[in-house]
Amino acid sequence: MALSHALLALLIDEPRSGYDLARRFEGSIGSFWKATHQQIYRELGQMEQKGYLDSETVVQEGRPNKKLYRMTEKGRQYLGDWIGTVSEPCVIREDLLVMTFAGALAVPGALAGELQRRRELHRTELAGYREMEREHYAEPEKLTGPALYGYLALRRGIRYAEEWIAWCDEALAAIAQSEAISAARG
Amino acid sequence: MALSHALLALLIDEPRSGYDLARRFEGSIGSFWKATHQQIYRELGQMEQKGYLDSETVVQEGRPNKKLYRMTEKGRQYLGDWIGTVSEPCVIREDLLVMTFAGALAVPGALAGELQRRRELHRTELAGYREMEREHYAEPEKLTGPALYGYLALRRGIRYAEEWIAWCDEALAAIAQSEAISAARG
DNA sequence: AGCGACATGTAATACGTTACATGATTGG
DNA sequence: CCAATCATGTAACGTATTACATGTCGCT
Repeated sequence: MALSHALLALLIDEPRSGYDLARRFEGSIGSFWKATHQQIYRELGQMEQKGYLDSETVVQEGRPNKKLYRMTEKGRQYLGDWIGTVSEPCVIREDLLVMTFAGALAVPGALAGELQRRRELHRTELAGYREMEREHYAEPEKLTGPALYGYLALRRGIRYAEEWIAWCDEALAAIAQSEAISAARG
Repeated sequence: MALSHALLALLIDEPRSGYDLARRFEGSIGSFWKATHQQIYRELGQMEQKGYLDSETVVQEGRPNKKLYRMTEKGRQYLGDWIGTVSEPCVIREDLLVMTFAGALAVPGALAGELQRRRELHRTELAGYREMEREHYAEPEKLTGPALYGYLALRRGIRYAEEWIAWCDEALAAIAQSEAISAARG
């Protein structure tokens, strides 16, 4: 149940609602973990039963009430014990790479179009991460404690997006070049 | 059912058995798609029913019989139509990055140890990919057709592994430096 | 009047993982 | 003799996705 660790990690400094947690998975955290609100609400309930969290209902005016979850000492222990445990690289199932692999069967131009779309997607993503880097981590060499670890995770997101963009460029150039060769031949 | 596309992609040039397909997901294909033999056998059965594949049982001496699956014209159509379809980036759930994000709660040294392990893992992976690159793709600039697309997918695996190694190095250096700062302070 | 943000949930279904199950051959 | 490779499958379980469900407020 690895989602539980991800949720606890987001609850380290302050209590949050399920809705709030769901939104955080759409931000920079999304570069290494994704979860929908349905998953989150279910998991939060189970974690509260196990004593990793406790909750408090906050009555709000003009908005629905919300349930704030806070990490318990037991939860902190559970998370701390897990860090450094043997971890496996996550399973990747990347449609676009299956498409690339089978690219020879594609309608001409279809694959290139999708590669371009993907490139743009990661460019947008990267711009967002870069802004977070500028805003929250001005002097990265001096970081210690929680801020450092948040920064390192963000750096992974930045690198991941950059790597995608670079590969898309490489693939698009190679496909264009091979088409030029084929055209010259016949 | 995206697994079906991955299986068809592996069946483009020659018929293969379920066992054979399972092994290919452990090779370079594993950098962008993973599937266990149980999933594969189930999916192959369903795909045959739908007419994307047909099969032939091959009697072998000294070995169990095997069932060779071949892509049908319908299967080829199905795969070709899918390529270039709008695809989403795959969902990532990377334990090691949750650990990094929550690194401040770790037992000292535990996270660094796991980062080092992960680094080695990708170094081994990368060495394997590099060998494939040397053996099968001697002159990448001249590639066309199926060979080009296989090469581009392999390139993604190479880049992915390189990127992991580089990030692990960066993270390890940053953690070491922050510990030095903390030690100097008090 | 309609949309998006806020806020929380249930239910059904699809998908993936783990365990169980079998059995011959080859190499160390 | 033990482990690994070849080869195919079933069953149970856990997790994730998708659809359904409700309701207020503020903005355009």
